Formats: sequence, C-alpha cells, structure tokens
Amino acid sequence: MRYLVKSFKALSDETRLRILNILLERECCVCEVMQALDISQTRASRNLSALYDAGFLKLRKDGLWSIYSIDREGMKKYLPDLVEAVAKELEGNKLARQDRERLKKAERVGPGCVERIRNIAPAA
Amino acid sequence: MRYLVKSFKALSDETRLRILNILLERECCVCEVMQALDISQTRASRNLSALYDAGFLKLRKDGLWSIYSIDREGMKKYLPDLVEAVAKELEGNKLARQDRERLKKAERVGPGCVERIRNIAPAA
DNA sequence: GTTATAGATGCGGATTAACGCATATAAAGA
DNA sequence: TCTTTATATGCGTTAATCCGCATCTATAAC
Repeated sequence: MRYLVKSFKALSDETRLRILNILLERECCVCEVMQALDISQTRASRNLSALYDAGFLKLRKDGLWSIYSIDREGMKKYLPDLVEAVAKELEGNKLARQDRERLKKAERVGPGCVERIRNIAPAA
Repeated sequence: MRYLVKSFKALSDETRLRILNILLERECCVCEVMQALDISQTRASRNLSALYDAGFLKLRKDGLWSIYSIDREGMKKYLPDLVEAVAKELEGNKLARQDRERLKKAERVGPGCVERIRNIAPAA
C-alpha cells in the first residue's frame, strides 16, 4: 500500500503533471524541462527525481546531461490507462499547452544553457 | 488540472485508501469506519469528507447517520480502472485485510455506539 | 592537473496537511 | 422544550512538502 500512496503522491502536484505532459511529447534533459515549464533548475531536478522515484520515469545519462523519459511500463503498473488519462486531461489545459509550445523552442545545445536559464527562470 | 491534482491528493493517503477498501465491501456510516479502521471519530469524518470532496464518494443521510458509499462514476472520471486497481492492490495488504475483518463485526446499531468507540479508538 | 558546466543536494523558511481536543450542529425521542 | 447522540468543524500542534539559495558532484575539454 505504501507504494500506491507514493505513486499517487507523485501525481498530486501541478509541476509534476506538467513535466509528465511534456515528457509525453519527447524525452528531455533537466534544462529543457526548465525552459519548457519556465521554472528553476532546483525545481525541475527535484520534481523529476520524485517522478523517477515513483517509477514513472526512465533516466539515461549522456555526458553531462540527465535525460528523462516516460517509463510506460512503470506508469501502467497500477493503472493501465494512467498515461492516456493524464495526457487527455492535460490536452485542453492552458498551462500545459504553453509548456508544449515552449518545449518546441527548448534545446540542450549551446554553452551556458543552464547558466542562462538560471537567470531567466522566475521564482514562480 | 487542479481537479486532477485534487483527485490524486485524495488518493495519496493511507487512511483514505483503507477507507476506500472497506467501502468497496459495503456502504458505511462514520462510526462503522471508525470501528473497521480502529481510528478516531475526527479522523474518520475528515478523511471521508476529503474523499467525498474529491468526488469519489456518495453521501446519504439516514437519521443521525451519514452513510457513505463508493461513487463508481466519480472514480471512473479520470481513470476507468481506478476502482479495480485500488481493490486489487489492497487485496493482499495486511492492514487492509484486518480492516475488512473488523468491518464484519462493525455495526451502527446500539446506543452509545460512538461514545463507546471514542474510548476504544487509540491515537494511532 | 585546472576549468567549465549540467545536474544533484543540504539547509532553512514558508506553506500545507493530518490529527486530537473540544465544541458546535442537527436529528430523534421524551 | 430539553436531552441524547452521530457527525461536523474551529483551533492549535506536529509533521510533511515545496522551493530557493548556495554548494557539491561528476563529466568533459583543455
């Protein structure tokens, strides 16, 4: 039961649902999540970790980058239709749509990627 | 999105999952929930309200009793298989099994039902 | 080795959640 | 009306959560 509680807890946060939303589009490194959601590095990293700990994300390292992606098997563990339900619910959401738009312009290339964003990202 | 967060939040608590578990067996008044989970009146009432506010329960009044039951439509709103998933996960859980056992002996009849339980229910 | 950089994390403060205690509310009966 | 009783709720305390700041870690290039 503890695992079930943990899973639901991971899903009961707006930031984390927004992260799932953009990861449904494509895999992302931390700095891309920062750009897409317009949030700080700490916040992106922490919430990605929470989703990872709950078994919803896969992590792949590529040089300095930590690249997270949806773990569809993990998301199906308790609820077979969880992926679709989240996607469907966020489809019509304004904030989620904005995130997806910003994601298109987000990129991990270019020096000082995080440093640049660090100053841009507001406290939110 | 706020509603989705609220729904997951309602599910991310052990007490509330235990309540769903026994309500899957049958409808219950507050004092039966107290007996089945061996918790205080405040705790039972508050967590039932939380599940009700999230749209997972139906409420029917019968005299002094507030009788809560699973709202299957409400539980299917976002996740069609939520009811089954919770039931299945709690099936093999020790605590959940104990609750179901105590539920069999729980009853709402008899004077001083709550008063009696008030003194029995530990802080937990 | 040194430096630069992406990401993780310890700490502290602010917000929120959970629960017990006491009390309020409301239905039923006398 | 007055009492009893099942449930709801305001308040205060404790614990958990979230996040920013600063710092640490680890990879990569030089």
